[in-house]
Amino acid sequence: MTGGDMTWTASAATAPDLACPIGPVVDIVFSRWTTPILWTLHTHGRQRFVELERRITKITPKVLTQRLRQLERDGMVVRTYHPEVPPRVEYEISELGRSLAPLFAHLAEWSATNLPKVEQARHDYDSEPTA
Amino acid sequence: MTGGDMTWTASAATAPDLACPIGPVVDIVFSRWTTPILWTLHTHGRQRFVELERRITKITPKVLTQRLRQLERDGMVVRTYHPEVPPRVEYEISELGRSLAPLFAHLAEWSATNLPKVEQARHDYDSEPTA
DNA sequence: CCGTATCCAATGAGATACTG
DNA sequence: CAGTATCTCATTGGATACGG
Repeated sequence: MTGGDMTWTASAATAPDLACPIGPVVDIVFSRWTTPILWTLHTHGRQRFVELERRITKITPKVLTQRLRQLERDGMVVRTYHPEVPPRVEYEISELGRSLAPLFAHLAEWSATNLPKVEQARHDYDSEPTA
Repeated sequence: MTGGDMTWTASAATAPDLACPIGPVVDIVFSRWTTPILWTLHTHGRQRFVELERRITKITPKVLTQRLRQLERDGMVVRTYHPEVPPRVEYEISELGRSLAPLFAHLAEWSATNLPKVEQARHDYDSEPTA
């Protein structure tokens, strides 16, 4: 290119202090563990803490709590506490969180067609004769 | 919901070991500093190391090199070395990298309409009476 | 069950100085 | 110019144990 099509330049003018208008969203949506959590909440609906813990492999309760609190604060997840014995807490994705659905689908689609290319590129790069 | 619409369930069945099919792509595309770099390369076209360094505020040469190498290895960026004195190196986004354009546009769009809601949610959460 | 508290290891990233 | 080398620090995250 060098000057041709500008497809994602749309809101580039709104750049605040960084040269990247999508920086904030990335921090919110693609922080560590947030995508698996949102994905699980979306595909399995409202569920309890342990269910999430069991479905998201290898996450510790500490980290799960931290991320859920952050997601709740950002309005992506709704936490419902039932004062019983034993206590019961349920998490569900919010309207705002659900608005990410098309975006995630888009991402999954890109992944399906282009992830192999990335892996191919990696292989090619790694097997270069130490140029 | 609890069982209603499933919009991004499409490839959920392909879950490998994690409960999230977009995990790998997130690591590739939304790692730290990669979005500003890709964005800058896309909007300003082919450019040299220093130009990138100057445009992406507050990034150090060490980190910039690391991320560029990773992006090059993943096939998202093409590095061209001109053996001159002083040396000249140019970076440009690849075809594969350019294929992210619609996705980034989508993200920017989501951001424009929903980021205010996130900030509102944060404000609401923070000003709750320590329930 | 649903977390919290504490300690600790690993990774990421800034500062600074230096080279072909 | 285009990095590399070293050092240090801050943040994340894992392991473990415990509490309401």
